[in-house]
Amino acid sequence: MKEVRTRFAPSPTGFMHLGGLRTALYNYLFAKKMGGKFILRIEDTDQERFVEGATEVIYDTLRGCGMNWDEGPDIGGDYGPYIQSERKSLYLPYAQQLVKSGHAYYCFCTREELDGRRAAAEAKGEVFKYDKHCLHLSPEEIQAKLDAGVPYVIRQNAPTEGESSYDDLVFGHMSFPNDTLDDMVLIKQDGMPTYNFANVIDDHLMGITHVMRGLEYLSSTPKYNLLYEAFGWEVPQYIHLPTVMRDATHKLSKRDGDAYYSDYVDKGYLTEALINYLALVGWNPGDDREFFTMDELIDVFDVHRLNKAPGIFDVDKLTWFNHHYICQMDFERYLELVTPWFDKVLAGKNIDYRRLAQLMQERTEVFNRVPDMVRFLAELPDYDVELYTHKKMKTNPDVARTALNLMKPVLEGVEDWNETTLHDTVMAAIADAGMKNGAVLWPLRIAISGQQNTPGGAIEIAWLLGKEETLRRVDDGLKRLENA
RNA sequence: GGCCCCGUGGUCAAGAGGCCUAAGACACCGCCCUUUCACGGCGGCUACUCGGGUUCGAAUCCCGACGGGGUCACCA
Repeated sequence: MKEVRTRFAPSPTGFMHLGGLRTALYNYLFAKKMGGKFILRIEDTDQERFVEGATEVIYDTLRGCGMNWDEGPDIGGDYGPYIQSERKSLYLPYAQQLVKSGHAYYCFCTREELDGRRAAAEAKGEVFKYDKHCLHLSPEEIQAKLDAGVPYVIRQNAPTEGESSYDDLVFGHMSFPNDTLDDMVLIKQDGMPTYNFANVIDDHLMGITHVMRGLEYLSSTPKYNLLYEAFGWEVPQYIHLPTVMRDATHKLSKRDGDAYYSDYVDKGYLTEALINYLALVGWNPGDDREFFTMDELIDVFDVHRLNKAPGIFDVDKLTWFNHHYICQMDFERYLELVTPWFDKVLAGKNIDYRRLAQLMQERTEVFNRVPDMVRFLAELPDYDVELYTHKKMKTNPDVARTALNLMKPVLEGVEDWNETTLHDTVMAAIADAGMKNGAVLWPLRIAISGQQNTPGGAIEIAWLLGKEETLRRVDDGLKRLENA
Protein backbone atom coordinates (compact mmCIF):
# COMPACT_ATOMS: atom_id res chain seq x y z
CA MET A 1 0.00 0.00 0.00
CA LYS A 2 1.12 3.49 -0.83
CA GLU A 3 2.54 5.60 1.96
CA VAL A 4 0.02 8.02 3.40
CA ARG A 5 1.04 11.64 3.04
CA THR A 6 -1.04 14.44 4.54
CA ARG A 7 -0.35 18.12 4.66
CA PHE A 8 -1.25 21.19 6.60
CA ALA A 9 -1.09 24.26 4.37
CA PRO A 10 -1.77 27.44 6.33
CA SER A 11 -1.40 31.02 5.19
CA PRO A 12 0.95 33.01 7.34
CA THR A 13 -1.45 35.50 8.87
CA GLY A 14 0.33 35.81 12.18
CA PHE A 15 -2.25 33.81 14.11
CA MET A 16 -3.23 30.20 14.43
CA HIS A 17 -6.97 29.76 14.28
CA LEU A 18 -8.30 26.98 16.47
CA GLY A 19 -10.17 25.49 13.54
CA GLY A 20 -6.91 25.43 11.62
CA LEU A 21 -5.11 23.93 14.56
CA ARG A 22 -7.65 21.14 14.72
CA THR A 23 -7.24 20.55 10.99
CA ALA A 24 -3.49 20.31 11.52
CA LEU A 25 -4.07 17.94 14.42
CA TYR A 26 -6.23 15.55 12.44
CA ASN A 27 -3.81 15.62 9.52
CA TYR A 28 -0.99 14.84 11.90
CA LEU A 29 -2.86 12.11 13.76
CA PHE A 30 -3.98 10.43 10.59
CA ALA A 31 -0.52 10.46 9.02
CA LYS A 32 1.09 9.10 12.16
CA LYS A 33 -1.62 6.55 12.68
CA MET A 34 -1.05 5.24 9.18
CA GLY A 35 2.71 5.28 9.54
CA GLY A 36 2.87 8.01 6.92
CA LYS A 37 4.23 11.52 6.57
CA PHE A 38 2.88 14.85 7.73
CA ILE A 39 3.95 17.75 5.54
CA LEU A 40 3.89 21.46 6.28
CA ARG A 41 3.51 23.83 3.38
CA ILE A 42 3.24 27.59 3.69
CA GLU A 43 0.71 29.22 1.37
CA ASP A 44 1.96 32.76 0.99
CA THR A 45 1.03 33.61 -2.59
CA ASP A 46 -0.82 36.67 -1.44
CA GLN A 47 2.01 39.09 -0.89
CA GLU A 48 -0.30 41.87 0.22
CA ARG A 49 -1.12 39.94 3.31
CA PHE A 50 2.47 39.24 4.21
CA VAL A 51 3.04 39.50 7.94
CA GLU A 52 6.48 39.62 9.49
CA GLY A 53 7.21 36.64 11.71
CA ALA A 54 4.02 34.88 10.76
CA THR A 55 5.64 31.65 9.67
CA GLU A 56 7.40 31.45 13.01
CA VAL A 57 4.02 31.60 14.71
CA ILE A 58 3.01 28.55 12.72
CA TYR A 59 6.22 26.70 13.53
CA ASP A 60 6.08 27.54 17.22
CA THR A 61 2.44 26.63 17.61
CA LEU A 62 2.72 23.29 15.87
CA ARG A 63 5.90 22.34 17.67
CA GLY A 64 4.57 23.60 20.97
CA CYS A 65 1.60 21.33 20.53
CA GLY A 66 3.76 18.37 19.73
CA MET A 67 3.04 18.13 16.05
CA ASN A 68 6.32 17.71 14.26
CA TRP A 69 6.26 17.67 10.48
CA ASP A 70 8.32 15.29 8.42
CA GLU A 71 8.85 17.72 5.57
CA GLY A 72 8.55 21.47 5.60
CA PRO A 73 10.17 24.80 4.81
CA ASP A 74 12.65 24.77 7.65
CA ILE A 75 13.62 21.11 7.53
CA GLY A 76 13.36 20.44 3.81
CA GLY A 77 12.35 17.20 2.16
CA ASP A 78 12.33 15.59 -1.25
CA TYR A 79 9.48 17.66 -2.64
CA GLY A 80 10.51 21.21 -1.83
CA PRO A 81 10.46 24.05 -1.74
CA TYR A 82 7.67 24.04 0.81
CA ILE A 83 6.93 27.73 0.66
CA GLN A 84 4.59 28.58 -2.16
CA SER A 85 6.17 31.91 -3.01
CA GLU A 86 9.37 30.03 -3.78
CA ARG A 87 7.53 27.86 -6.24
CA LYS A 88 5.89 30.59 -8.30
CA SER A 89 7.67 29.90 -11.59
CA LEU A 90 6.44 26.36 -11.53
CA TYR A 91 2.75 26.88 -12.10
CA LEU A 92 2.45 28.73 -15.39
CA PRO A 93 3.71 25.85 -17.59
CA TYR A 94 1.09 23.58 -16.09
CA ALA A 95 -1.61 26.10 -16.91
CA GLN A 96 -0.31 26.42 -20.46
CA GLN A 97 -0.41 22.67 -20.78
CA LEU A 98 -4.10 22.80 -19.91
CA VAL A 99 -4.65 25.53 -22.47
CA LYS A 100 -3.13 23.28 -25.11
CA SER A 101 -5.31 20.36 -24.14
CA GLY A 102 -8.42 22.54 -24.12
CA HIS A 103 -9.01 22.32 -20.38
CA ALA A 104 -8.20 25.97 -19.89
CA TYR A 105 -8.14 29.16 -21.92
CA TYR A 106 -6.83 32.71 -22.00
CA CYS A 107 -9.25 35.34 -20.81
CA PHE A 108 -8.77 39.00 -21.59
CA CYS A 109 -11.83 40.35 -19.86
CA THR A 110 -10.94 43.22 -17.57
CA ARG A 111 -12.01 43.44 -13.97
CA GLU A 112 -14.24 46.35 -14.91
CA GLU A 113 -16.02 44.35 -17.55
CA LEU A 114 -16.45 41.48 -15.16
CA ASP A 115 -17.72 43.71 -12.38
CA GLY A 116 -20.21 45.22 -14.78
CA ARG A 117 -21.53 41.85 -15.86
CA ARG A 118 -21.64 40.65 -12.30
CA ALA A 119 -23.63 43.70 -11.22
CA ALA A 120 -26.01 43.25 -14.14
CA ALA A 121 -26.58 39.62 -13.23
CA GLU A 122 -27.19 40.46 -9.61
CA ALA A 123 -29.60 43.20 -10.61
CA LYS A 124 -31.63 40.57 -12.38
CA GLY A 125 -31.40 38.34 -9.34
CA GLU A 126 -29.21 35.84 -11.09
CA VAL A 127 -26.07 34.14 -9.96
CA PHE A 128 -23.13 35.44 -11.91
CA LYS A 129 -21.03 32.88 -13.62
CA TYR A 130 -18.32 33.61 -16.14
CA ASP A 131 -19.90 33.28 -19.55
CA LYS A 132 -16.91 31.73 -21.32
CA HIS A 133 -16.75 34.86 -23.44
CA CYS A 134 -13.04 34.49 -24.19
CA LEU A 135 -13.30 30.78 -24.85
CA HIS A 136 -14.81 31.67 -28.18
CA LEU A 137 -11.99 33.88 -29.33
CA SER A 138 -10.26 32.60 -32.46
CA PRO A 139 -6.62 31.47 -32.25
CA GLU A 140 -5.67 34.51 -34.31
CA GLU A 141 -7.45 36.91 -32.01
CA ILE A 142 -5.81 35.34 -28.99
CA GLN A 143 -2.36 35.46 -30.53
CA ALA A 144 -2.84 39.06 -31.56
CA LYS A 145 -3.80 40.10 -28.03
CA LEU A 146 -0.95 38.13 -26.57
CA ASP A 147 1.49 39.75 -28.99
CA ALA A 148 0.09 43.15 -28.19
CA GLY A 149 0.72 42.51 -24.53
CA VAL A 150 -2.91 42.66 -23.47
CA PRO A 151 -3.15 41.52 -19.84
CA TYR A 152 -4.77 38.14 -19.38
CA VAL A 153 -5.64 35.44 -16.89
CA ILE A 154 -5.95 31.75 -17.56
CA ARG A 155 -9.27 30.16 -16.74
CA GLN A 156 -10.31 26.63 -16.25
CA ASN A 157 -12.70 25.37 -18.93
CA ALA A 158 -15.30 23.59 -16.85
CA PRO A 159 -18.00 21.44 -18.41
CA THR A 160 -21.54 22.82 -18.43
CA GLU A 161 -23.46 19.59 -18.63
CA GLY A 162 -23.65 16.42 -16.61
CA GLU A 163 -22.43 16.20 -13.07
CA SER A 164 -19.24 15.67 -11.13
CA SER A 165 -18.91 13.52 -8.09
CA TYR A 166 -16.39 12.13 -5.69
CA ASP A 167 -16.31 10.22 -2.45
CA ASP A 168 -15.42 11.99 0.74
CA LEU A 169 -14.25 9.88 3.65
CA VAL A 170 -16.43 11.85 6.05
CA PHE A 171 -19.34 13.07 3.96
CA GLY A 172 -19.67 10.13 1.65
CA HIS A 173 -20.70 10.40 -1.98
CA MET A 174 -20.80 14.01 -3.12
CA SER A 175 -22.39 15.01 -6.41
CA PHE A 176 -22.67 18.41 -8.06
CA PRO A 177 -24.35 19.57 -11.27
CA ASN A 178 -21.67 20.77 -13.66
CA ASP A 179 -23.61 23.84 -14.69
CA THR A 180 -22.94 25.31 -11.24
CA LEU A 181 -19.21 25.10 -11.82
CA ASP A 182 -17.63 28.44 -12.63
CA ASP A 183 -14.58 28.78 -14.84
CA MET A 184 -12.23 29.68 -12.05
CA VAL A 185 -9.06 31.62 -12.63
CA LEU A 186 -5.94 29.50 -12.53
CA ILE A 187 -3.28 32.08 -13.25
CA LYS A 188 -3.81 35.66 -12.19
CA GLN A 189 -2.98 38.68 -14.25
CA ASP A 190 0.28 39.09 -12.36
CA GLY A 191 1.32 35.61 -13.42
CA MET A 192 0.86 34.13 -9.97
CA PRO A 193 -1.33 31.08 -9.51
CA THR A 194 -4.53 31.33 -7.55
CA TYR A 195 -4.74 29.37 -4.36
CA ASN A 196 -7.07 26.90 -6.03
CA PHE A 197 -4.61 26.09 -8.77
CA ALA A 198 -1.43 26.11 -6.74
CA ASN A 199 -3.06 23.78 -4.28
CA VAL A 200 -3.79 21.13 -6.82
CA ILE A 201 -0.36 21.34 -8.42
CA ASP A 202 1.42 21.30 -5.08
CA ASP A 203 -0.62 18.50 -3.60
CA HIS A 204 0.12 16.38 -6.62
CA LEU A 205 3.78 17.25 -6.83
CA MET A 206 4.21 16.60 -3.13
CA GLY A 207 2.54 13.26 -3.39
CA ILE A 208 -0.29 14.09 -1.02
CA THR A 209 -2.55 11.06 -0.75
CA HIS A 210 -5.16 12.42 1.64
CA VAL A 211 -6.40 15.97 1.56
CA MET A 212 -7.90 16.84 4.92
CA ARG A 213 -9.25 20.36 5.13
CA GLY A 214 -12.16 22.54 6.17
CA LEU A 215 -15.69 22.15 4.94
CA GLU A 216 -15.46 25.38 2.95
CA TYR A 217 -13.74 23.45 0.16
CA LEU A 218 -16.36 20.77 -0.10
CA SER A 219 -18.18 22.37 -2.99
CA SER A 220 -15.14 23.53 -4.95
CA THR A 221 -13.58 20.11 -4.87
CA PRO A 222 -15.20 19.00 -8.16
CA LYS A 223 -13.28 21.76 -9.91
CA TYR A 224 -10.04 20.51 -8.42
CA ASN A 225 -10.86 16.99 -9.53
CA LEU A 226 -11.39 18.21 -13.06
CA LEU A 227 -7.88 19.58 -12.97
CA TYR A 228 -6.40 16.32 -11.72
CA GLU A 229 -8.23 14.47 -14.43
CA ALA A 230 -7.13 16.89 -17.13
CA PHE A 231 -3.54 16.23 -16.16
CA GLY A 232 -4.17 12.54 -15.90
CA TRP A 233 -3.18 12.58 -12.23
CA GLU A 234 -4.54 10.44 -9.49
CA VAL A 235 -7.15 12.25 -7.42
CA PRO A 236 -6.39 12.20 -3.69
CA GLN A 237 -8.75 10.98 -1.01
CA TYR A 238 -10.75 13.79 0.49
CA ILE A 239 -11.58 14.23 4.11
CA HIS A 240 -13.54 17.39 4.75
CA LEU A 241 -13.93 18.55 8.29
CA PRO A 242 -16.97 20.19 9.87
CA THR A 243 -16.60 23.70 11.20
CA VAL A 244 -15.67 24.60 14.75
CA MET A 245 -18.26 27.11 15.92
CA ARG A 246 -18.57 29.62 18.72
CA ASP A 247 -22.29 29.01 18.96
CA ALA A 248 -24.98 27.60 16.73
CA THR A 249 -24.79 30.43 14.23
CA HIS A 250 -21.31 31.91 14.50
CA LYS A 251 -17.85 30.70 13.78
CA LEU A 252 -15.04 31.38 16.19
CA SER A 253 -13.94 34.86 15.27
CA LYS A 254 -11.08 37.22 15.54
CA ARG A 255 -13.27 40.02 16.75
CA ASP A 256 -14.57 38.11 19.72
CA GLY A 257 -11.10 37.12 20.78
CA ASP A 258 -12.03 33.48 20.93
CA ALA A 259 -10.56 32.21 17.71
CA TYR A 260 -6.84 31.98 18.14
CA TYR A 261 -4.60 29.54 19.87
CA SER A 262 -2.69 32.44 21.37
CA ASP A 263 -5.87 33.89 22.90
CA TYR A 264 -6.13 30.81 25.05
CA VAL A 265 -2.48 30.42 25.83
CA ASP A 266 -2.41 34.02 26.99
CA LYS A 267 -5.33 33.37 29.30
CA GLY A 268 -3.51 30.51 30.89
CA TYR A 269 -4.74 27.42 29.09
CA LEU A 270 -2.29 24.58 28.67
CA THR A 271 -1.48 23.28 25.21
CA GLU A 272 -2.13 19.70 26.27
CA ALA A 273 -5.62 20.69 27.43
CA LEU A 274 -6.28 22.58 24.23
CA ILE A 275 -5.13 19.70 22.03
CA ASN A 276 -6.99 17.13 24.06
CA TYR A 277 -10.20 19.11 23.96
CA LEU A 278 -9.88 20.13 20.32
CA ALA A 279 -9.43 16.51 19.28
CA LEU A 280 -12.83 15.79 20.78
CA VAL A 281 -14.73 18.51 18.95
CA GLY A 282 -15.78 16.61 15.87
CA TRP A 283 -14.24 13.28 16.71
CA ASN A 284 -14.50 10.70 19.46
CA PRO A 285 -12.72 7.46 20.23
CA GLY A 286 -15.90 5.41 20.35
CA ASP A 287 -15.68 4.76 24.05
CA ASP A 288 -15.89 6.87 27.18
CA ARG A 289 -12.27 7.86 27.41
CA GLU A 290 -11.64 11.59 27.45
CA PHE A 291 -8.05 12.11 28.42
CA PHE A 292 -5.42 11.52 25.82
CA THR A 293 -1.78 12.30 25.33
CA MET A 294 -0.69 12.93 21.74
CA ASP A 295 0.62 9.37 21.45
CA GLU A 296 -2.64 7.97 22.72
CA LEU A 297 -4.53 10.06 20.21
CA ILE A 298 -2.39 8.69 17.42
CA ASP A 299 -3.09 5.22 18.67
CA VAL A 300 -6.88 5.53 18.73
CA PHE A 301 -7.47 7.99 15.90
CA ASP A 302 -9.77 6.77 13.19
CA VAL A 303 -11.14 8.96 10.38
CA HIS A 304 -14.34 6.98 10.35
CA ARG A 305 -15.21 8.38 13.73
CA LEU A 306 -15.06 11.94 12.47
CA ASN A 307 -18.40 13.73 12.76
CA LYS A 308 -20.26 15.53 10.02
CA ALA A 309 -22.10 18.03 12.16
CA PRO A 310 -20.40 21.26 13.15
CA GLY A 311 -19.18 21.40 16.72
CA ILE A 312 -19.50 24.23 19.17
CA PHE A 313 -16.34 25.08 21.02
CA ASP A 314 -17.30 24.86 24.69
CA VAL A 315 -14.96 26.90 26.84
CA ASP A 316 -16.37 25.36 30.01
CA LYS A 317 -15.36 21.92 28.90
CA LEU A 318 -11.96 23.19 27.85
CA THR A 319 -11.61 24.73 31.29
CA TRP A 320 -12.46 21.42 32.87
CA PHE A 321 -9.70 19.75 30.86
CA ASN A 322 -7.32 22.52 31.79
CA HIS A 323 -8.10 22.13 35.47
CA HIS A 324 -7.50 18.42 35.18
CA TYR A 325 -4.11 18.89 33.55
CA ILE A 326 -3.09 21.51 36.07
CA CYS A 327 -3.97 19.16 38.94
CA GLN A 328 -1.98 16.37 37.30
CA MET A 329 1.14 18.31 36.57
CA ASP A 330 4.34 18.10 38.48
CA PHE A 331 4.36 20.61 41.32
CA GLU A 332 7.61 22.23 40.28
CA ARG A 333 6.20 22.91 36.85
CA TYR A 334 3.07 24.38 38.37
CA LEU A 335 5.13 26.62 40.61
CA GLU A 336 7.06 27.86 37.61
CA LEU A 337 3.93 28.50 35.57
CA VAL A 338 1.97 30.19 38.33
CA THR A 339 4.75 32.47 39.54
CA PRO A 340 4.24 35.20 36.93
CA TRP A 341 0.55 35.24 37.78
CA PHE A 342 1.33 35.61 41.48
CA ASP A 343 3.73 38.41 40.60
CA LYS A 344 0.95 40.44 39.04
CA VAL A 345 -0.49 41.16 42.47
CA LEU A 346 2.00 39.89 45.03
CA ALA A 347 5.33 41.11 43.73
CA GLY A 348 7.43 42.39 46.62
CA LYS A 349 4.91 41.29 49.25
CA ASN A 350 7.01 38.62 50.91
CA ILE A 351 4.52 35.82 50.42
CA ASP A 352 5.80 32.26 50.32
CA TYR A 353 5.03 31.31 46.73
CA ARG A 354 5.84 27.67 47.25
CA ARG A 355 3.29 27.24 50.03
CA LEU A 356 0.76 29.36 48.20
CA ALA A 357 1.25 27.30 45.08
CA GLN A 358 0.57 24.13 47.03
CA LEU A 359 -2.72 25.60 48.14
CA MET A 360 -3.53 26.93 44.69
CA GLN A 361 -2.67 24.09 42.37
CA GLU A 362 -5.84 22.07 42.70
CA ARG A 363 -7.91 25.23 42.73
CA THR A 364 -6.48 26.62 39.51
CA GLU A 365 -8.76 26.17 36.54
CA VAL A 366 -7.18 28.77 34.29
CA PHE A 367 -4.12 30.78 35.22
CA ASN A 368 -5.64 34.16 34.51
CA ARG A 369 -8.02 33.60 37.42
CA VAL A 370 -5.14 33.31 39.85
CA PRO A 371 -4.46 37.01 40.53
CA ASP A 372 -7.99 37.67 41.73
CA MET A 373 -7.81 34.65 43.98
CA VAL A 374 -4.64 35.70 45.78
CA ARG A 375 -4.88 39.48 45.70
CA PHE A 376 -6.25 39.55 49.25
CA LEU A 377 -2.86 38.48 50.52
CA ALA A 378 -1.35 41.72 49.30
CA GLU A 379 -4.03 43.91 50.67
CA LEU A 380 -7.07 43.28 52.85
CA PRO A 381 -10.12 43.97 50.70
CA ASP A 382 -12.87 46.16 52.03
CA TYR A 383 -15.65 43.83 53.09
CA ASP A 384 -19.07 43.76 54.67
CA VAL A 385 -19.48 42.42 58.21
CA GLU A 386 -22.30 40.31 56.84
CA LEU A 387 -19.56 37.94 55.75
CA TYR A 388 -19.27 36.96 59.39
CA THR A 389 -22.68 35.43 59.22
CA HIS A 390 -22.72 31.82 58.17
CA LYS A 391 -25.56 29.58 59.20
CA LYS A 392 -23.80 26.27 58.93
CA MET A 393 -20.74 27.48 60.78
CA LYS A 394 -23.11 28.89 63.37
CA THR A 395 -21.56 32.28 63.30
CA ASN A 396 -22.74 35.86 63.08
CA PRO A 397 -21.17 39.21 63.99
CA ASP A 398 -21.64 38.55 67.73
CA VAL A 399 -20.05 35.15 67.61
CA ALA A 400 -17.32 36.58 65.42
CA ARG A 401 -16.50 39.26 67.97
CA THR A 402 -16.15 36.61 70.65
CA ALA A 403 -14.07 34.43 68.37
CA LEU A 404 -11.68 37.17 67.36
CA ASN A 405 -11.30 38.33 70.94
CA LEU A 406 -10.47 34.76 71.82
CA MET A 407 -7.99 34.42 68.99
CA LYS A 408 -6.17 37.70 69.38
CA PRO A 409 -4.20 36.85 72.55
CA VAL A 410 -3.73 33.29 71.41
CA LEU A 411 -2.12 34.40 68.18
CA GLU A 412 -0.08 37.04 69.93
CA GLY A 413 1.29 34.30 72.12
CA VAL A 414 2.51 32.13 69.30
CA GLU A 415 6.28 32.48 69.29
CA ASP A 416 7.16 30.06 66.56
CA TRP A 417 5.00 31.08 63.62
CA ASN A 418 4.62 27.85 61.68
CA GLU A 419 1.52 26.01 60.57
CA THR A 420 1.84 23.09 62.94
CA THR A 421 2.23 25.24 66.02
CA LEU A 422 -0.40 27.61 64.79
CA HIS A 423 -2.83 24.80 64.17
CA ASP A 424 -2.26 23.07 67.49
CA THR A 425 -2.39 26.26 69.50
CA VAL A 426 -5.51 27.57 67.82
CA MET A 427 -7.38 24.28 67.99
CA ALA A 428 -6.51 23.84 71.66
CA ALA A 429 -7.74 27.32 72.45
CA ILE A 430 -11.01 26.66 70.64
CA ALA A 431 -11.50 23.45 72.57
CA ASP A 432 -10.72 25.14 75.87
CA ALA A 433 -13.25 27.82 75.14
CA GLY A 434 -15.80 25.14 74.37
CA MET A 435 -16.56 26.58 70.98
CA LYS A 436 -17.19 24.90 67.65
CA ASN A 437 -14.28 24.85 65.23
CA GLY A 438 -16.28 26.51 62.52
CA ALA A 439 -17.58 29.23 64.79
CA VAL A 440 -14.05 30.43 65.40
CA LEU A 441 -12.20 29.48 62.25
CA TRP A 442 -14.77 31.01 59.93
CA PRO A 443 -14.61 34.47 61.53
CA LEU A 444 -10.85 34.27 61.75
CA ARG A 445 -10.55 33.43 58.08
CA ILE A 446 -12.93 36.21 57.15
CA ALA A 447 -11.05 38.73 59.26
CA ILE A 448 -7.67 37.95 57.76
CA SER A 449 -8.81 37.46 54.18
CA GLY A 450 -11.79 39.76 53.84
CA GLN A 451 -13.53 37.36 51.52
CA GLN A 452 -15.79 34.37 51.54
CA ASN A 453 -13.70 31.99 49.50
CA THR A 454 -10.00 31.55 49.87
CA PRO A 455 -7.35 29.07 48.85
CA GLY A 456 -6.73 27.25 52.12
CA GLY A 457 -8.23 27.80 55.54
CA ALA A 458 -7.59 30.25 58.36
CA ILE A 459 -4.42 28.52 59.56
CA GLU A 460 -2.74 28.44 56.16
CA ILE A 461 -3.62 32.02 55.43
CA ALA A 462 -2.45 33.23 58.82
CA TRP A 463 0.87 31.57 58.20
CA LEU A 464 1.21 33.05 54.72
CA LEU A 465 0.40 36.51 56.03
CA GLY A 466 2.83 36.33 58.93
CA LYS A 467 2.18 37.16 62.54
CA GLU A 468 2.24 40.91 62.29
CA GLU A 469 -0.11 41.21 59.36
CA THR A 470 -2.43 38.56 60.76
CA LEU A 471 -2.81 40.44 64.02
CA ARG A 472 -3.29 43.70 62.23
CA ARG A 473 -6.16 42.17 60.24
CA VAL A 474 -7.71 40.63 63.38
CA ASP A 475 -7.74 44.10 64.95
CA ASP A 476 -9.21 45.51 61.81
CA GLY A 477 -11.95 42.89 61.97
CA LEU A 478 -12.69 43.69 65.56
CA LYS A 479 -13.00 47.34 64.70
CA ARG A 480 -15.45 46.60 61.90
CA LEU A 481 -17.51 44.46 64.26
CA GLU A 482 -17.67 47.20 66.89
CA ASN A 483 -19.17 49.57 64.41
CA ALA A 484 -21.65 47.02 63.25
C1' G B 1 -31.30 33.34 -4.28
C1' G B 2 -28.77 28.71 -6.98
C1' C B 3 -25.86 24.57 -5.51
C1' C B 4 -23.98 21.62 -1.39
C1' C B 5 -23.75 19.95 3.69
C1' C B 6 -25.70 19.25 8.59
C1' G B 7 -29.92 18.42 12.42
C1' U B 8 -29.91 13.13 19.62
C1' G B 9 -30.40 17.21 26.26
C1' G B 10 -27.72 24.26 27.15
C1' U B 11 -22.72 21.94 25.03
C1' C B 12 -19.58 17.62 23.28
C1' A B 13 -21.45 13.00 22.19
C1' A B 14 -22.73 7.03 22.07
C1' G B 15 -26.29 5.05 18.95
C1' A B 16 -25.38 1.89 11.83
C1' G B 17 -34.13 -1.39 12.41
C1' G B 18 -35.64 -4.63 17.81
C1' C B 19 -30.27 -4.72 23.24
C1' C B 20 -33.25 2.67 23.68
C1' U B 21 -39.18 3.55 28.97
C1' A B 22 -31.69 6.64 24.56
C1' A B 23 -24.94 5.71 27.46
C1' G B 24 -21.02 8.83 29.11
C1' A B 25 -18.78 13.78 29.84
C1' C B 26 -19.12 19.33 30.64
C1' A B 27 -22.44 22.87 32.66
C1' C B 28 -26.47 23.39 36.14
C1' C B 29 -29.28 21.93 40.81
C1' G B 30 -29.54 19.15 45.52
C1' C B 31 -27.27 16.14 49.42
C1' C B 32 -22.78 14.19 51.89
C1' C B 33 -17.62 15.19 53.25
C1' U B 34 -15.10 19.62 55.00
C1' U B 35 -12.64 25.50 59.33
C1' U B 36 -14.68 28.53 53.36
C1' C B 37 -14.01 27.38 48.31
C1' A B 38 -12.21 23.60 45.45
C1' C B 39 -11.46 18.24 45.28
C1' G B 40 -14.11 13.72 46.09
C1' G B 41 -18.79 10.73 46.75
C1' C B 42 -24.11 10.24 45.84
C1' G B 43 -28.50 11.83 43.42
C1' G B 44 -31.31 14.96 40.02
C1' C B 45 -32.70 18.00 35.68
C1' U B 46 -32.85 18.18 30.44
C1' A B 47 -32.74 15.32 24.01
C1' C B 48 -33.99 11.80 19.13
C1' U B 49 -36.51 19.51 14.94
C1' C B 50 -41.46 18.67 12.72
C1' G B 51 -44.78 16.04 9.26
C1' G B 52 -45.58 12.09 6.13
C1' G B 53 -44.22 7.28 4.56
C1' U B 54 -41.54 2.00 4.46
C1' U B 55 -41.67 -1.97 8.26
C1' C B 56 -44.50 -6.60 12.74
C1' G B 57 -41.08 -2.81 14.73
C1' A B 58 -37.44 3.65 13.28
C1' A B 59 -33.35 8.11 16.79
C1' U B 60 -31.63 4.67 13.03
C1' C B 61 -34.23 3.80 5.96
C1' C B 62 -37.13 7.18 2.21
C1' C B 63 -39.70 11.91 1.01
C1' G B 64 -41.02 16.80 2.39
C1' A B 65 -41.01 21.02 5.56
C1' C B 66 -38.40 23.89 9.00
C1' G B 67 -33.86 25.41 11.18
C1' G B 68 -28.53 26.16 10.90
C1' G B 69 -24.01 26.20 8.17
C1' G B 70 -20.86 26.41 3.70
C1' U B 71 -20.10 28.21 -1.21
C1' C B 72 -20.92 31.18 -5.39
C1' A B 73 -13.41 36.60 -6.03
C1' C B 74 -7.70 37.72 -10.55
C1' C B 75 -8.51 35.83 -1.06
C1' A B 76 -6.51 31.88 0.85
